[in-house]
Amino acid sequence: MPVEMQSTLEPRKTPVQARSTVTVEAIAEAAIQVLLSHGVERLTTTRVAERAGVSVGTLYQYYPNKQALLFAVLEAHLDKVTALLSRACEESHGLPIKAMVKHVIEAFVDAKMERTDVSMALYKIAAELGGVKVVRSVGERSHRTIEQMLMTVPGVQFEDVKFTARMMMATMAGTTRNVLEAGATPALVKGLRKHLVLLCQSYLQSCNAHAV
Amino acid sequence: MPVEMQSTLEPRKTPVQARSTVTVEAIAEAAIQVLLSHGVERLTTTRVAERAGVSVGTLYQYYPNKQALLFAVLEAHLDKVTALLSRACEESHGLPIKAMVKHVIEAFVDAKMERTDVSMALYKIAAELGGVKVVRSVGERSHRTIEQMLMTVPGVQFEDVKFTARMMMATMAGTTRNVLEAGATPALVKGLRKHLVLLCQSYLQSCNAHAV
Amino acid sequence: MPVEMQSTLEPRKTPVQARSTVTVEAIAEAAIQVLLSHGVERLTTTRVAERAGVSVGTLYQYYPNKQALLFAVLEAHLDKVTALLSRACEESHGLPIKAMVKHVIEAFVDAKMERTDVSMALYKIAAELGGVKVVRSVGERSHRTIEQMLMTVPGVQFEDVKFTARMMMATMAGTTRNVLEAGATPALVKGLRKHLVLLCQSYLQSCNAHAV
Amino acid sequence: MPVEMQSTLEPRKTPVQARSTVTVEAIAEAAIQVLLSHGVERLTTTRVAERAGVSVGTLYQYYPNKQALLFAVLEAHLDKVTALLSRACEESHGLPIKAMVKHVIEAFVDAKMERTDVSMALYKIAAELGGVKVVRSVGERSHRTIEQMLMTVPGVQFEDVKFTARMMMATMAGTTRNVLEAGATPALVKGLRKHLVLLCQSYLQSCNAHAV
DNA sequence: CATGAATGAGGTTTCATTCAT
DNA sequence: TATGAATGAAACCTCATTCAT
Repeated sequence: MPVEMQSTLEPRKTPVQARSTVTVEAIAEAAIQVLLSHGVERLTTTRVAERAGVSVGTLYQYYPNKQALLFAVLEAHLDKVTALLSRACEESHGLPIKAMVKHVIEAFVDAKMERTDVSMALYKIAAELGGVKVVRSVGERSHRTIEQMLMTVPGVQFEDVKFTARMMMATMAGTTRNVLEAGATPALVKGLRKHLVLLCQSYLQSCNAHAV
Repeated sequence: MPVEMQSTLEPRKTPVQARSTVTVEAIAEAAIQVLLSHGVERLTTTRVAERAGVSVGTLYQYYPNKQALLFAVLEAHLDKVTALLSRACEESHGLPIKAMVKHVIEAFVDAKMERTDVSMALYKIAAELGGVKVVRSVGERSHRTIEQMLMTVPGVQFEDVKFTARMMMATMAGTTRNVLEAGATPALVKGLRKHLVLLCQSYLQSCNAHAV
Repeated sequence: MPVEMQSTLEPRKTPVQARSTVTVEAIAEAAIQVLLSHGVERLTTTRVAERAGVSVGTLYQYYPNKQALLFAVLEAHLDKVTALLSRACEESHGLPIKAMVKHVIEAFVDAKMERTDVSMALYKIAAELGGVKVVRSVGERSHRTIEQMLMTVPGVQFEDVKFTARMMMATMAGTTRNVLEAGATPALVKGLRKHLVLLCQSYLQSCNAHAV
Repeated sequence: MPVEMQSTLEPRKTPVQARSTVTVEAIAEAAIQVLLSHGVERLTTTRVAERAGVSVGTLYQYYPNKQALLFAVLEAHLDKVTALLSRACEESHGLPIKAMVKHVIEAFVDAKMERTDVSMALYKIAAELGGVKVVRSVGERSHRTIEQMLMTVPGVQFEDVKFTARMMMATMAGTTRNVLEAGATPALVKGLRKHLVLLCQSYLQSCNAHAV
């Protein structure tokens, strides 16, 4: 991916007609297909257009450049995961720590593991998109959501909720990624799901104890 | 007219004269420099050769292709980190859990954080090299080292040491990476260093409790 | 970073718009021009594209690689010669040996000599393409055509028609090539045309006699 | 093979010491080996040197450039074949046509077929060396040898001996080459050996008859 | 004499992007 | 709007040849 960085990542035109919406989604979906079948390295705009059943020209009508396309795909995924995570957080407000962590972590792992192939492919996109700030902003949002949830744990006062939330997120996301990339067997995923809960539960409790 | 293909990652020729040893290292070093200054995407063999003060031809005398170069650089880094980790593990044999974890985790975080820029750049290489098995094999080695260490904790019998070791590694490496990639301020790194210890300590203890 | 390999000689895409048909032919023609003016050794895809008045990229839209281009050019030539030869063979069914040979040989020599420069240039391509089977398959076809023709000679039964046909072809093609490559003056070509007929006539007759 | 044509094809230095002679021959032999195992396209000076067990530098001490090396190899082969042919011609002076042709043709075919692989590889070199005049001059010599032989046939006066000799040579060499390149099975070679004799015998006789 | 490290022009091929139809 | 032909910069890699050691 050559030349300039981050020219315009915004979609070029907002599809108003139904037909266009279909096209836009077909392209995004095709991008994922190509990602899975060919890898990032071999994902080309032409190839994506082909898979989507449109011409390159059409692709460029909706996405100003390749980065914007990749970005849109990544964003959709992140949005989905973030939404699931947020919901789980909100549902957990006021629960005791153990239940809260269990609910949230399982929601996250399940979201990521639903399509491990897609998740992995998207890690590569994220790397490719590197500095792009929006990727981080997604993290920010989740960060705040978790932070707010942690503040509702009954009878607990964390020393530094902000940091604790950050740490929990990093563990959750980082560990999951690591397992995924090392080649996740179903058994391993199951273990991860259970022990990531354990991990965060004991961590948060020790944070609390520590605080006391 | 090309015709053939050879996808070896092995260095092409072992330098016999003193002069060439210098060259080989200059190239590897230059690769890191370019990685940092331009990013993976803009790392070209020509650019690396230029930076190293040699011609492309020379580069290709020692590395059969670009991948091999990147691989060599990554391998050197991984070897270093692995070596430090192994040492810490061996030094910790027989220590009580808390001390053991503290020693090992701190060694790992320090190794990774010594040059955050290099570490981050190498994550991208690792992504690029994707499937390459050797990357995984490094993980395997560390895995065994940690497993063996865990078996020496006095008075503790883990339900499934293999998995526990795997989990600890994933947490250690994954969380560190996540923090790094989200943009690590020195303060954050300090917090990570401390809390990653906490995290693993409490996890291992709860694993143990669980077993009982 | 390359990674894959595809060594198809098949044209990459069939032109659908009128414009591109023109382009494809311009490129093939340019290839011959370059072949004549620079020689195989100095025929580069860039040079061909330049001569054709298009960009390299365009060339690669229609020919997946250099070999495919050379192959296409060679094939066109061989097809033409083969077609002329086949026609002459068919027209000669049932003729007495002398007339038959005269008709066929003259058709062949005339086809090859129409553009001696092109013929010679293509010998080099054929060498370059070496093993490529299609080159041989052209020979096969002609072989059968000649064999079938020989079986129609009235009052003659060859001992081993298959071999006789093979021998006749080898003589016809080989001798012509030899003369061509040794530097064919018009006078020499004229002599060849006449004596190659003589050669094959007397050979076939002696084969027949031999059989009797 | 780039840049200039035909700078100097003469060996750079005439080896005076025994050791050098050995080296020179080892290199020439290695060139043939590489030719057979890798093909012309992949014959590089470095590869030849390696195979010969010397350094490239050494190779360049004896051959001023790659062309000169190839040329030397080709020349050696041609010289050998030419010598055998000449001897056969001289031995045949004064014989009747049939015996003469049989002796000469069989000598030629046997010489070429002794190492079909080498013969074929050398055709490619000859193509590569293209215009180089010395290749032709070898032909000239043989031409004269044959011509002189033909003039000794008892009781025969050819209309145009020069041309007849040329034609015989072209047939002999061309047909052999054609069979060789189309993939010569031992059976085919045997047939060629016999029928090439037949071919030339009947041709020469009909030439003679013609003259009368 | 021999070595082999270094050179760098030059070749092939890809792919994001534009624009006439 | 959609198409897909055209573009061309830029990447990777090779290999004949030289020259310091």
